[in-house]
Amino acid sequence: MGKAEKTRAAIIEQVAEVFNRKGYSGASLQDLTEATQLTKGAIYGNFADKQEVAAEALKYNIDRIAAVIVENRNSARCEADRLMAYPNAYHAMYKWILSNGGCPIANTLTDADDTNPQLNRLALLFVKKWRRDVEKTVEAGKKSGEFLPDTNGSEIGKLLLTLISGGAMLAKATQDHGFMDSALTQAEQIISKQKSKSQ
Amino acid sequence: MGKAEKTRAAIIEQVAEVFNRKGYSGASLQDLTEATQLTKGAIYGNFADKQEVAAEALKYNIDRIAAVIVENRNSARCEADRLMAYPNAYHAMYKWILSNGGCPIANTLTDADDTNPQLNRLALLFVKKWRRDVEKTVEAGKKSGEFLPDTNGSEIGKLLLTLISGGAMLAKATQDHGFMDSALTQAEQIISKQKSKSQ
Amino acid sequence: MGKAEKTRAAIIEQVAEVFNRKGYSGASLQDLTEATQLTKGAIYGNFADKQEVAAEALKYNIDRIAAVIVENRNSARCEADRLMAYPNAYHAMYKWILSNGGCPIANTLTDADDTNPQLNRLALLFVKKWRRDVEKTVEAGKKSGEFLPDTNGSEIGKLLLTLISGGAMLAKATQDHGFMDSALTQAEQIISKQKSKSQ
Amino acid sequence: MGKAEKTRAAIIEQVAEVFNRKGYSGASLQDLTEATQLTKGAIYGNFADKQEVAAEALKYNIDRIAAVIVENRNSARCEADRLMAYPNAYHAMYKWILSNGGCPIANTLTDADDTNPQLNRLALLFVKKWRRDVEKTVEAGKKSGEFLPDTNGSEIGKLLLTLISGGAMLAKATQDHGFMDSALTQAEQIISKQKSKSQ
DNA sequence: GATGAATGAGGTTTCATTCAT
DNA sequence: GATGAATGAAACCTCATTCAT
Repeated sequence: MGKAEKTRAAIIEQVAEVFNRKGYSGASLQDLTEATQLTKGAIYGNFADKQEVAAEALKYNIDRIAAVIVENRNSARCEADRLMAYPNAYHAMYKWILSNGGCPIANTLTDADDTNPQLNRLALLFVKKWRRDVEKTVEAGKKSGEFLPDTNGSEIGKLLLTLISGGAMLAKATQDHGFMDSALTQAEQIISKQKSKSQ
Repeated sequence: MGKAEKTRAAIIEQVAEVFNRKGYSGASLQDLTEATQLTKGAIYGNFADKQEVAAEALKYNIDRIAAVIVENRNSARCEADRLMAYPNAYHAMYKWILSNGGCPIANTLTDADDTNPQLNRLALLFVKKWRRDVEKTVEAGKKSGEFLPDTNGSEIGKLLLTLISGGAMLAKATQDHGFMDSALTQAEQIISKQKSKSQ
Repeated sequence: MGKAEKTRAAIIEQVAEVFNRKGYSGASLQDLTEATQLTKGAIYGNFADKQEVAAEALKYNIDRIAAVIVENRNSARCEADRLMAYPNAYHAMYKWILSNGGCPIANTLTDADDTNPQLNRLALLFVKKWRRDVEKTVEAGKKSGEFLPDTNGSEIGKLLLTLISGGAMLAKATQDHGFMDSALTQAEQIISKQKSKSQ
Repeated sequence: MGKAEKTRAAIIEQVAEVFNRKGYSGASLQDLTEATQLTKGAIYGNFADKQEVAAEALKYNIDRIAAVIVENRNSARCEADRLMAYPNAYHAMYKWILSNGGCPIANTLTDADDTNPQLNRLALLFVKKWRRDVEKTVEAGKKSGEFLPDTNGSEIGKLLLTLISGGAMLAKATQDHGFMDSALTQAEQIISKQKSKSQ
């Protein structure tokens, strides 16, 4: 990693929370220079514009969550555990998420809606990938007999997303971790119910 | 209703969607003048500042939803129906919600977090009231024998809020009504499961 | 006095202090409506514009001072007493002046300098009249033998004005009445010194 | 001196007359950009707000006068000359003062009274220092036998201030230098009269 | 004749971005 | 390549004034 790339990475790391907390338009260049202890020039030397910084920061935030999900999926021994990777990942991370300004997916989808298509697209890509992965896992589980034949992968994907990002949003906003706990418990129950009795 | 009150009401009505779509800081005075076809002076003649316009617009948006919930609760014949009022209300309104920039609660809670305490407070008040009403209803249902004795009102309140506002958020963001449908169905199932078998 | 004239007079009386305290541009229409308990429309019904209100208010303030000077002059028995009318008038009024925002002449001459020629002209007219009256009085006193032949009316007029308006300005600004006292005493000494010994 | 400090100094120098002429609220940002040939952004890059620019401009104006007074005081050979430093300084500067919008002390004390406490405080500090210095000088002169034992330092300080700032105010307003001349002459006489005959 | 809602120009300030050093 | 002073558009807000009712 060259020097320039190191600086870029350091900037991204340090502004990720700022953007997540204040949103794209709420975070000013001054917020970024304060968070990074760099000058405006330094930021513009490493990024084309604020937009690009925000996009990279969002990618960074999403990747941190995605990495934990992937980790959990990779260590799973059955398809149900591969689904459990989602609630498990958030279970492992939710203290970090709540102290970092909330769920970046929820924040981006509500904040950047009409104002910032690029950020929106990035968040939607994550949603799409999540749904596709859940669907594939459910299909695999049905083929192997682990899941009941009428298990609906699309439905489960939507519910996991809704419960988890909705729970994170409300837990952050109310400062009541109970929202996250309830949502994750409910998500786990939904997954469990799909298991065929022979399991 | 005096002329001033009419204008105030008209402004609120016309800017409610703008604020819901763009958020407090994303919506500029110019956005407001374009939406209302009034001048800046006219807006400042009727409101103390942008903050007040935003607060009134949020109240308006919340009230529209609250009104439908209340309506549904009032026409309910049993405690379970009183809980069903929540998903039913969103079922009735979700086309309007999705075409108006999404769920104002979700939008406000993610947008106004650190920037705008007053709007945040308004949204949190709605959340609190929702939870309290659900808890009272569950208690009443347990007393009357309609609900199982171990029904947990707090848990149900949190899940309804999470599913419904999370579903609305994702449906809006993805333009996929399925998120809302799945969330509402799930919410209904959760309510149904609490009914004692004798019912 | 017709009704319209009564309203005009009442407005002038009530805004005189506001203009004296805040200056022409510092006093807003809102300040005027608050001071008069009237609507903007009522003020514009009775005056062409803010400028006219300010001019009338200044005339009112100047006239209150001029009236006391004239009163003192009229009751004077000799030319020296006619000069003493100036410090005497301010002696009689300075509590009122200091509690009303200071000397309107000093305020206008410094405030309205470049911004408001009309108000400036009004204040300068008062200055001119003061100087002319002092000069005439001195001439009369010299003719009658009351004053020394080398008494310089122009000089005395300037000094009286400088001491009195300067003293009022500093007394108001420092909240120290001593400035006014010292200036008036000094003015009186200057006048006394002009008396011929035969008196 | 870094570039920023040079710009700051240049701005202060160029706007000092504008503020002295138009007053704090009368001088608009546009006036400042026109006087400096800089953009609004450049001004806000070098000062926190208009208030700060005004305060620095007033300090600059006061300092120019104070510097000449100090210079005169330092070259004085006796206590009487130390008092004469005040009229002498204004004698040396009054062309500059009158062509620059008048005496900044008089302007500030009447203009900024209720509107701008910080500027008021700056002007009052100068008044206080002037009075204290005069009193100390008089005390020293009395001890050394240069002044009569009943010389009243407080009285003399007030009269010098009143005559000089009042004279400047009227000279500026009437465009008649005579006001300044008479006031300075009178001030000199007051000082001379305190000298003990043995001197 | 009085009202007060609406106007629109102008006020101060902040922002993302550029560019000479 | 980094700096930070300068830009200028756009932000929020206030003002004196007008005019339909």
